[in-house]
Amino acid sequence: MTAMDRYGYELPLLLAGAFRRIIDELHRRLAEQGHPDLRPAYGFALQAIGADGCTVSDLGRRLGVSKQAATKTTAKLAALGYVDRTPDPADARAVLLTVTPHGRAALTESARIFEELRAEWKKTLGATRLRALEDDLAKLTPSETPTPLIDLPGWFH
Amino acid sequence: MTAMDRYGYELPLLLAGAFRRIIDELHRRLAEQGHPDLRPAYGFALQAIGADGCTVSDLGRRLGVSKQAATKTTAKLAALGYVDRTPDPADARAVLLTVTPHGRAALTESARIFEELRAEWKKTLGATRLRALEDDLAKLTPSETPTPLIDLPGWFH
DNA sequence: ACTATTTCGGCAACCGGGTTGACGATCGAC
DNA sequence: GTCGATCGTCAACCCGGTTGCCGAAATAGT
Repeated sequence: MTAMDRYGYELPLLLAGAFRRIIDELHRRLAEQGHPDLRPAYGFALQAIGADGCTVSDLGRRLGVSKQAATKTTAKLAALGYVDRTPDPADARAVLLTVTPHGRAALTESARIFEELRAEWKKTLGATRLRALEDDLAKLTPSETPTPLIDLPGWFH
Repeated sequence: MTAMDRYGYELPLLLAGAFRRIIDELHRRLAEQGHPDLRPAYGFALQAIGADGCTVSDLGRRLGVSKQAATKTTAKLAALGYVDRTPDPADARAVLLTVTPHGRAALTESARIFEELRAEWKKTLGATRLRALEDDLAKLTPSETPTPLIDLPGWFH
């Protein structure tokens, strides 16, 4: 019973469309909540720095990018007031990145919006279908990808 | 029964991961089949030009990017031998883009690989689950997005 | 028929997020 | 103490986009 199978090329389109939709919607709502300047890339970085903070090199490793790229991102993050850069007392070479209260606010707001969006999907799809969707996607995205989205922009090698 | 719902932030990660996986795998196999230099962006453009060809401006409109961007892409596509640029006999301003045999080969090969990949997903998920997944994704990506993936790279506004 | 407006394509400059290469400064091991 | 690894940064570049501007050609208006 192969009646009406979709074309293979539709799958990536659907995945990309759904992804874009979530991210766009997230940032639309974040902008409304007082974070209009938090670009997706910054959000990921902020998340990666986390409550405990880390150094620039750490951040680079966590995001799977070079230290140079991490330096650039943190510069912007700092300029926007989302993180503080303080010298590491234990290592004179290192710079400690810590999330500011403003940054923390953005993180909690993000988490809230993500749950909000998932709740909306749940309403449209039903709890069972949504969970099935997540499980199926997980099944097809082996652990292999540590930070699957970070190099999305540059994933055109 | 809300036992063990996933976090809201996992959904976009799963979507992005799955998308990346498909595209990466597509281009890995394309490279094996003699198209190592066909970047994802070029593939989309090639697809957009299509069997009938079009002008540079057309291409820009189809991809949802500026004519300048379309010009740049076609220049690379032409340099790689995937398209021909010929003057339009009916309009001295226009340039006609046509897919070369090499380009046509890449397109058919892409289509084949997409079906191959979908078949693999089908094997892992089962026909029913796969179709459910596609339908659910479609449900959440309203028509609103004409070319959902093209400005993925630049979707950081 | 002759303007006036639109459209076509390309040039130049820039942006955002990446890369590599080189570098001085510091740390840690021996 | 010296030497190799690591820390963060500067500079230059890549890639896919953008806007602004332009001349040349097509089309509309009268």
